Amino acid sequence: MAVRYTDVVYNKVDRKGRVSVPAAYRNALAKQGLDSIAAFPALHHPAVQGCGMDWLEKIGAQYDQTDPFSEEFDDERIALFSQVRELAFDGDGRVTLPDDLIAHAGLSDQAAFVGLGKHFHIWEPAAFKEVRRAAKAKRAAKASIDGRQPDRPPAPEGSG
Amino acid sequence: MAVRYTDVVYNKVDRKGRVSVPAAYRNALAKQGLDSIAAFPALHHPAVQGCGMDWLEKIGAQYDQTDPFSEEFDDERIALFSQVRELAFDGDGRVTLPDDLIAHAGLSDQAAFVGLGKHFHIWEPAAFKEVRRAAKAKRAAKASIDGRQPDRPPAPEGSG
DNA sequence: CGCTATCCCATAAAATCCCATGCTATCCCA
DNA sequence: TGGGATAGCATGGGATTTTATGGGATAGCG
Repeated sequence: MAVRYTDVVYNKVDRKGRVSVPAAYRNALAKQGLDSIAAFPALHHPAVQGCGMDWLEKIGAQYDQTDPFSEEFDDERIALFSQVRELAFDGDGRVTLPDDLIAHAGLSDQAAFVGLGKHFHIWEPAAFKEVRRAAKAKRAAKASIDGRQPDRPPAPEGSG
Repeated sequence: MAVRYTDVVYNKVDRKGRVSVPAAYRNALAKQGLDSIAAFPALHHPAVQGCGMDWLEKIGAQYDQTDPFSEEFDDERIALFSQVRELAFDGDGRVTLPDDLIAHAGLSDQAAFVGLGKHFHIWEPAAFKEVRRAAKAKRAAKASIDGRQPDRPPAPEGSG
């Protein structure tokens, strides 16, 4: 099961800091027996990155494969895992976002859940719209350089 | 299995935004164990592009081979996955088209399912007839320059 | 005790399921 | 090969279930 999260869903952040996690995401997580999300600051963006614990474990395993004792990877591990919060769903499929994550993403009263395949982001809606605009432009430009048709798979069967 | 979607089928879009996916497409998807379509705005056309989730898996697999936190791939993921909707069939083989996709394709009460081999488009019928007319004219012109037979396919993946 | 986090319930809106119907293509048998 | 029987498909509409969200009650902690 490669792709679990797609689409963009805008949900309300209520006075208590609670947000409904989109049902589609919850269902995907439930299939793995998970009833929480792992949340941490996204590395390159003012957004919260979310995923299931299973995905984090895979990342950790990747670090170990490379070199379990290397200093460089120790740093990465520390940077990543020390920031991860496990947010459990309440009875209605909501989570409460911690203040520092809210601050990092600049969230106020709405949150955009952005599917990115195996993980997802939580953005302040206006900020997200801006990066998406930029990302699309960049991708279109790159595609035309490649001679690829952007609305088609880059290479579903043939070459990479 | 190279070609899965062919032909043009006109189906009704009902008041709830539902459309029957052509049975031939559904059967092709069922053979892969899929009971949904992945739908997103076609980049170069006012149309909805559709395919099976297997297509997305292939793209996702490409991203996974590299650093999961690379900034470059974040952009690609945003541009791609955030636009994809997974539309599951109801018990009668229909999907509900989201409003923004309906808007992008300018659909009202009919939808033309246009087979394009490995994926398909969903067009507003009148708009589709127009682009097809133009495409055919272009192909004929090109064929006569090439000295080819106009009724033979010039290229396996025809231009939009 | 006061504050906060968690749980639980209520509600409105939206998505989904389910069944009925007419139509068409296919099958079967004489 | 004709023609009725049968199964599959597209479509409409109502019933049912999920979702998202707000707010109050309860329990835990400082």
